[in-house]
Amino acid sequence: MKLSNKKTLLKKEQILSAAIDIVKKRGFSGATMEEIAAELLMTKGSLYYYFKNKSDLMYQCHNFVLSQATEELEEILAKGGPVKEVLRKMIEKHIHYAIEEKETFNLIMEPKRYFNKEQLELVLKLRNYYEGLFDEIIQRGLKSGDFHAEDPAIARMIILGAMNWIQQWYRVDGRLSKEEIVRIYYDYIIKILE
Amino acid sequence: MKLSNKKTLLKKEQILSAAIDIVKKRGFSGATMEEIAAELLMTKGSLYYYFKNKSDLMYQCHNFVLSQATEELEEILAKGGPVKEVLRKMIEKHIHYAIEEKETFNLIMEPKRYFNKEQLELVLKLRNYYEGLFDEIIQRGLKSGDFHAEDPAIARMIILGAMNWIQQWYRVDGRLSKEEIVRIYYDYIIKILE
Amino acid sequence: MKLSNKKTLLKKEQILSAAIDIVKKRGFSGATMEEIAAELLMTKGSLYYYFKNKSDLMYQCHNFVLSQATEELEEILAKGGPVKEVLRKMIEKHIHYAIEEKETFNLIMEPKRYFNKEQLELVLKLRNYYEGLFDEIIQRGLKSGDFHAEDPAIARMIILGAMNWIQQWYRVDGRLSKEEIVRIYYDYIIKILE
Amino acid sequence: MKLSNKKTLLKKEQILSAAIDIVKKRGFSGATMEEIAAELLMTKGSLYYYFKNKSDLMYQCHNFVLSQATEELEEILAKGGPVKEVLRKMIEKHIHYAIEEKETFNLIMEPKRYFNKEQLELVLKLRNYYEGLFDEIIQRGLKSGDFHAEDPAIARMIILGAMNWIQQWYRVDGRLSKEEIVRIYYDYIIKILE
DNA sequence: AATGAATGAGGGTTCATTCAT
DNA sequence: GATGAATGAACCCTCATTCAT
Repeated sequence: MKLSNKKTLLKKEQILSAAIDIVKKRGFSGATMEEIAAELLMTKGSLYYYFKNKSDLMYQCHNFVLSQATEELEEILAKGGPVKEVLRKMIEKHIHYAIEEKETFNLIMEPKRYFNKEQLELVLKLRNYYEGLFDEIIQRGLKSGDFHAEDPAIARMIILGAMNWIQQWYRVDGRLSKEEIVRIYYDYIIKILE
Repeated sequence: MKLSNKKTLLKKEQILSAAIDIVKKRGFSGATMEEIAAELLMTKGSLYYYFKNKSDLMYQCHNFVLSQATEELEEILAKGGPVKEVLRKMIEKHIHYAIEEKETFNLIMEPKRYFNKEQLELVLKLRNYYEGLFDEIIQRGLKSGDFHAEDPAIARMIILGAMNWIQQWYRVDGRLSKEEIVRIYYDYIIKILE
Repeated sequence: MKLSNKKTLLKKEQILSAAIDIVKKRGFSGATMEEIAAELLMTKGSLYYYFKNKSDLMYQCHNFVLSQATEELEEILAKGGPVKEVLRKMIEKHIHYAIEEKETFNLIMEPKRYFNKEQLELVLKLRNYYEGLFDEIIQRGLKSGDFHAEDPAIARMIILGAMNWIQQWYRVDGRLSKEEIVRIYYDYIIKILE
Repeated sequence: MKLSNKKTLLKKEQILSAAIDIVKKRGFSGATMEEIAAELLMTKGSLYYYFKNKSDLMYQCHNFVLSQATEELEEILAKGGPVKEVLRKMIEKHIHYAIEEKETFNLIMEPKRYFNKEQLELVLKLRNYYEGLFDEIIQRGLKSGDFHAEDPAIARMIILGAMNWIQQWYRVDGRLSKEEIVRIYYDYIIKILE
């Protein structure tokens, strides 16, 4: 199997995309190879040509989503600007994902029970990197004097946890619009960091 | 089965306790009736004498832990004292559950994936009540002038989200002990509420 | 266990009655010891004091119903009268059972898969006896010259089969009333026997 | 699974055939997926590649046999010939099915006990159609003057009921051979219709 | 006489995985 | 590259049956 083959890589991505759709709906253990294959008009067996096993496929799904989110945050950070404004954009982006991509974003919250040791290691590395982007902006703020934090790593976790929790209670027809939520969250987060 | 029978109730609790142990380790869908029974030196079938089905048992696990946590928070609230001190105790308790009871207490997991309609309704009711206890202490603080909050409901959600997220990253052998985490979280939460 | 004990016999009959009710609803294999016991506000285990096992209980159910029907036919036969009139009454009675006691009567039609060899033997004997009551009236008719039949045993089976089949299509609000059905069936049966 | 695939269809028929054999012996609820698979030197799980579940398989067994019988009756009717001769062939065929296919063909059993709503609807439709074929030949006889019947619909039911009942008492080693039974039944049925 | 409790053998069903073609 | 087909382990659940109390 030439994995370097362009066609193969394309197909892998298609499978990933379909798998992510299914995982969004059913969760990791709820997703079946059967349903994923069906979405692609393929058969179960074919998936095993591209992925070693379900665990491998699930792992790469997780990777894919996390990487995508990572890239978007990197862009925001790269663009630069006033620290608080950059943070605001990152918050907006993260909350957007948490609300609009709800289930996809849940990927990030799924337990690591499904991955083996090496996969787990890589997953943690990626997670750390993603979370590190928030550390990055916090550090900028600390240097610029905009922020103050006793334990910046914990501050970052508090912020992430708070934002991820939104998907538990957010309703499209709720009291607050997405924009208002972002604004209020931003205000509270600033309180944490000042 | 006589539900009034003390022996029966005791056994039910023993089963619940064993089930909770397994769920902690394996999660709701990873836990098997077989393993739970084995833990008690019973056979699978016997469990069905006490619980209607797996879903029922799982629900009662979640319920049990959540109810217990609820009671403990109620006690803390009932005892009264300086608002911030009461809040600190509540934070301590919640973080304890999030870390030690992990999956069973897991408020992040989407209950609709594991529970049926009636169970779901009860779980959500209980969750709401539990979360309301945090509203209660926040209100006390607002009245006493200890706290200030633009949108107290959102503040409460930020606080809960932040704490629930701990179970995603906490490691027994991590940099920080549980006590230190509690202290740092308390400090940040006070910043949010002041 | 003194089976001769009057109390015991009474209890046995109560159990039988409840069991028949359940079998009516669920069929032989669908009936469970649990449900039968519940109907009597007893527990499963207690049933085994009165009946060796489920097969035994089912067998006695079958016996009970069949015996009851047998008695009623015997009465009609004993009363005597013009052959055709007696036959008409028997037909009326049998059809009444088939329609009104539908499920109970179905007991008689249930397969013998559930019974062991000795039970089977006795069941067949009882069945033969019941069916023999129709042979009896046919014989009377043959002797009196009212009837003629090449193979009376087969004639009797045709008649019984035809009547038992009614419960497959009879509807309370159907085209024909019970009385009309009895009349038409009687006419056709006479055609068979003349 | 490609339903158009001939091999698949063939296999489905093989499974059906084996299932029919088992159902003949054990009845619908007595038949197990295990035993059916074993008969084919397959494993339980494989059956689910071809049939959705046991209920589906059982339904198709009944359907298959009933459809086959229907086709054969249709052929006989299509071929035409003297009314009484056609009826004789139909009786022969029906009795053959009632005896040889026993449980699978079983028209006495209440389909609602084994089939779900949609299956039930289809079964009843097919049964009605099958029974209608007997109406057809009766009508021909009425037109040709061979038969006379006060209520032809009831006559048909009497005839069918009589024949279906045979499977309750027929024994391979009984007094009468299948051929003799057919002849005697034919004679009696003619008496009903003349 | 009765029961609470436990058992264990099965049955239906699902699904990741394999493999010849 | 892909698939049809089969597998087998695992899981949930039911239920007749047993037995100490």
